[in-house]
Amino acid sequence: MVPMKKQKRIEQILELLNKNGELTVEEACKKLSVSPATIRRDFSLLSEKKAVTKSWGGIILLSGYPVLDSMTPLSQRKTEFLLEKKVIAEKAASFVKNGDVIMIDGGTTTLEMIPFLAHLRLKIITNSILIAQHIDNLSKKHDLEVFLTGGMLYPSSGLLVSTQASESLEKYHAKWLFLSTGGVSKKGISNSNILVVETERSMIKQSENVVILADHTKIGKNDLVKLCDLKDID
Amino acid sequence: MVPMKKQKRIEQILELLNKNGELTVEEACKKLSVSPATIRRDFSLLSEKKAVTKSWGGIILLSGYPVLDSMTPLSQRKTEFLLEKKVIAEKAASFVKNGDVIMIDGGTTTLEMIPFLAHLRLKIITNSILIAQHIDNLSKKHDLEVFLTGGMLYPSSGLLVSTQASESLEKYHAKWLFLSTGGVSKKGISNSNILVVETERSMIKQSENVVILADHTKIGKNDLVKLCDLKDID
DNA sequence: ATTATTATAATCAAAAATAATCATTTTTTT
DNA sequence: AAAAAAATGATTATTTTTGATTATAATAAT
Repeated sequence: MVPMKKQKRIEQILELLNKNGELTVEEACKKLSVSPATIRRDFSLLSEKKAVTKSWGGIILLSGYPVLDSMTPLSQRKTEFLLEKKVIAEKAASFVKNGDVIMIDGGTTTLEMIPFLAHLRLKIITNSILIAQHIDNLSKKHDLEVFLTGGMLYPSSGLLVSTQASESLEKYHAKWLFLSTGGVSKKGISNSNILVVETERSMIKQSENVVILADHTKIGKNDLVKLCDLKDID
Repeated sequence: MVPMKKQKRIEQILELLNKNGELTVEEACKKLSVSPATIRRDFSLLSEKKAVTKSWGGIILLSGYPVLDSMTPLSQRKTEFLLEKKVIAEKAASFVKNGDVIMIDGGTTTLEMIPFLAHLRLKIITNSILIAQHIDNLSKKHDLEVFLTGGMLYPSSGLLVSTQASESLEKYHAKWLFLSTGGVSKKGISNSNILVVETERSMIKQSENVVILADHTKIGKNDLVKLCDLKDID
C-alpha cells in the first residue's frame, strides 16, 4: 500500500483542492514544501485514479464529481483515504465487461467506481440516489443506464430502504453486485443499519457474483448487523 | 498584475461574461493582464466548447445553455423566473396540512415548494431524485419522510420513468399531487416527454387532489404529449 | 463602391511547464 | 544491520503556451 508520508500529502492536496476547486503546482510546492517534480507525480497519480483533471499549471476537481461542501462531516469522510478507495474501486470496476448488468450498493467506496465504468455500456441498478446522480452528472454522452430501487429514503445517507426497495429488486437480475460494508471479519460481513442490510440481502439474492469493497479501516471489524458469511462472497 | 494560469483565466472570463452577458477582447486583456492573442485563443476555445458565441471585438453568452464544466447550465436555467416560481410554489405549498401524504412531480417549480413545506410533518412521494435529495439536504431535523418511485433514471432530468416507476406508485395514495408541466391551455395539460407523462398519469390516479404548477411561460402553450384535460384538475 | 480602420488569423520565436532520466536519500524488508 | 525497494530532487529534453509580428478579413467612413 501507499506509504504514510505520501498518503498524507495526497490528502492535503485534496484538501487544498476542495477549498478552491483548483490548485497550481507552484502553490502546492510552497504549501507542502516539496519539489515540483514530486507534486507533478502526485497530480499524475490523482489524475490516473480519476480524482482530478490535469491542466497546464495545475489541477482542477474532476468535472461531474459531486461537490464536496466543506461544512458537512460526510464530505470530510469522503477525502479520507480517498486514494485507497480509488485503488479498490478501480480493481472492482475491472471485473465489469461491456454489456453487463451490475448492481452497486451505496457507499463512499462504491461511488468511486463510477469514473472507471464510464467508458462501458452498462445497465446499473442501485439503491443510492448519490450514485444515480453521479452517473447522470458524469457526462451527457455516456452509455450507462441507471435503474433505481424505489422505497423510503433513509435520512442523510442517500440510500433507499424498506420492503418497497427489496421488492423492486426482485425484478432485476445482475451479473455483478458491488457491496459496500461497515466491517469484514472471519465472522462475516456486517453493516450498521438493519434497514440497509435488508436491501443488501435482496441485492445478493439477485446477483450472480458478489464483490465486497472494503478499505483497511473495515478489515477485522464487526459492525452491528450481520449481513452474510464470508463464504457467500466471491 | 501577474498573469494567471489558463484554467483560472478561463474561469475568470466566464465570470466577467456572466456579469454583463458580453466581454470584449480589450477588456479581458486589461483585467487578466495577458496579450490579446491569448485572450483570442481562450475565446476560441470557449466558442468551440459551445459556451459562448464569438462576435467582432469580443464574445457574448450563448443563448440556450453552454456545456462547459465550470458553469452549470442547469443551475442557470433554474434561476430563470426564480422569483415567480417561488411565489407559485409558496401558494401551492399553502394547501398542505400537517400529517398529509403528498406527491411531488419533478420540476424546477415544484422543487421550490420544499422550503415552504419543511416545517410540516409529511410523507412525500416523488419521482425526482433532485427533490428527494433536496429534502434530505435541507436540515437534519425536519419531519419529512421521502419515498422515491423506482425505475429508470431518465438522463439529465433526475426523473424516474418506466413501468417500474408507474407500478411502484400503485402502492401509494396521496391527498395532494403537485404536478409540473410543459404547457397549459384550453386543450389541457401537456408535457414534452411520453415516458414522464406515463409516470405522471399514475400519480394522478393515486391522488385525491391535483394541483398544477405553471409559470407564465407555460400558459396557453401546448407541449408534445397530452397528459390530461383541464377538468381533471382542482 | 472604395478606402481607412480595426479585429482577427496565422506564423514563429521566447518563455513556461512538463515528462523523462538519473543520482541521492529515505523507507522497508530480510 | 545490510540489501532491496521506493520516493524524492536535480538535470535535461520535450512539449505547451504565450506574445510579437505580419498578413488577412471584417466593419466603418467617405
